Amino acid sequence: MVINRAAQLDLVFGALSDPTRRGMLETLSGGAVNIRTLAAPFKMSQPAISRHLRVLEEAGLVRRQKRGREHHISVNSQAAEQARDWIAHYTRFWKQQFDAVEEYLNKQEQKNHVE
Amino acid sequence: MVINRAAQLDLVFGALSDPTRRGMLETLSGGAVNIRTLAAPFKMSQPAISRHLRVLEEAGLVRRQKRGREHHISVNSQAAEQARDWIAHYTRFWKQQFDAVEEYLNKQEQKNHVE
DNA sequence: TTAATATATAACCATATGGTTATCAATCGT
DNA sequence: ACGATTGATAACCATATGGTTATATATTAA
Repeated sequence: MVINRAAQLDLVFGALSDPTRRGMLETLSGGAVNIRTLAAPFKMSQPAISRHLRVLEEAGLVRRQKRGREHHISVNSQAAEQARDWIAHYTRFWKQQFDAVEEYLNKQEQKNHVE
Repeated sequence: MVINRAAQLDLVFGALSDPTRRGMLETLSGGAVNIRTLAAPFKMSQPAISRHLRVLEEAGLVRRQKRGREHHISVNSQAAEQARDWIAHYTRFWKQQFDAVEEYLNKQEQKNHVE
């Protein structure tokens, strides 16, 4: 492993920020497929698909096995779990903060009504 | 609400793909702060900070209250939860697929040893 | 062996992103 | 009233991103 944890998160979140790539991952929920199957739902050139796939691969979200002339793509859940865990970790604190601010704002609201 | 769920996820994941912005969100775990406090850990110009903040805001990850000349920034946990839930939903399936592929590969490995 | 298929790469283009410096606007403290 | 402080905006630059078409490579099928 060359790149650090933060850089890995950059790649994973970056990969997830595109709807085509999220669509591909959704397709992969059903199991490993070849690339032309992955490409089917999108009206976009084959090279474009190829590059989206590379982004997913570089983020560690999928892996590829060449099987003859076809490439079988499968999902690597670990990279996604890392991203999920980053969010989940902070969500605990954020939710507290969020609720505190909500409460504060509600109080302000009430004050305004009284004034 | 104008933009759809997918576009919202684009923005949220995109916002999370930058280490400066993730750093800001980490700071916000401790509670609402003004912008210069958020900026402090980063050696980067004030306009750069201002724009990172706008990205977080447009993704719905933070909200802003002007309090005199200072802007108080607080986290909005809901946007992040949506992203976490998207990952979590698919992670269930991905993990299954991942484990299935692992098992398959291990079997192949054994076969190769026997041959 | 030759044509078709599956996929990658190269070259290009337009737009987005992330940074800078310079400047503006609003508010606060004296 | 005025200078300092907080923050946004404008203009600019370099690089990244997401798409295209054309072409190359490897494998399979006829």
